[in-house]
Amino acid sequence: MAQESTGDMRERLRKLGYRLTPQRVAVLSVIEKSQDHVAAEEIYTRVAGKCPRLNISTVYRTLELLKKVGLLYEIDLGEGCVGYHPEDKGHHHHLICRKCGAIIDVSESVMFPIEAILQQAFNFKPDLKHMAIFGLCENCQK
Amino acid sequence: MAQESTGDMRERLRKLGYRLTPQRVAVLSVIEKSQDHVAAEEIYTRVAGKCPRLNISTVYRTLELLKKVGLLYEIDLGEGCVGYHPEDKGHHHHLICRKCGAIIDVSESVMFPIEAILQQAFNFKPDLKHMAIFGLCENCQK
DNA sequence: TTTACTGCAAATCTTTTGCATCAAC
DNA sequence: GTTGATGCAAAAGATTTGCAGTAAA
Repeated sequence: MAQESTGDMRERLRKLGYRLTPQRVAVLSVIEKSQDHVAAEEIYTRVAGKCPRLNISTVYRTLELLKKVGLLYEIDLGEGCVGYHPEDKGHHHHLICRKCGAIIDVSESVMFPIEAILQQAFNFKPDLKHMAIFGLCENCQK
Repeated sequence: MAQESTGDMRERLRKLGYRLTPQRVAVLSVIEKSQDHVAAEEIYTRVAGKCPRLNISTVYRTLELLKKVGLLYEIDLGEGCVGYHPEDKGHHHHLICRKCGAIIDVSESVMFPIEAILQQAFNFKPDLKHMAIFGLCENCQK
């Protein structure tokens, strides 16, 4: 799986006819550097250092755009939280510890059995690309 | 699985030292009658007929209380929506169609394979009592 | 009578939107 | 120069909270 650079993301944006503003570049850069999903507010805070004039509404609009063109996936973290993570980092699920907040990334394939079951039994085609699963991690079970 | 009546819920509330106000009874009654999970706003609307003076903040406070004492489970429906459903109706998952909004209830047991996998591979103990799984239902796949 | 509960209004918090201005192309 | 993007402020929607009055026990 090739790691897509921010440069590639810029290319794709421009090719699609969108303008490459400093604000968009800054948001892209934060997302690229982040190891895991990030929230709108967090992006805003991190970008603030580099691009002080950035407005929070621009972050939301940029995220919306990146989602629309498929450069970014939205992941529902529950409790009203949404995170974003780059398309090129592949699909995976997140095990989130309710107690300590630790996040474990898990390959897409763990959910394949469920997909099969739901398809067979209910003719339901689940969208299991990015699931947030809450529970207790190894340490917090003790 | 015995269906717990609203009467029982009242009993339990009183035993725990909480007051049985008309507002709480009305909220309980709506929840008892509802076949599936209901949202705060929906409870408020449904109760309005019987108990016009009920305030939305009382609904939130009542839901919080019922959740605290374990009479009610909160289920995250994604997209910032939360539903509630009575503890006595058992655990189950919800397949939600992104297109038509249909909700299919699915037994708790479909997730057992996943629980086993996550336990074995990651020592993670998932809380899979009430999952909302989005996707496409039979009709909308066509 | 006591004090937990409620209604009301105002405060939060997150996300969205209208609009005049600005800048990428 | 055009027109899409931004900043700002205000709106919107959901949930929470402070407080004084009310009613369940």
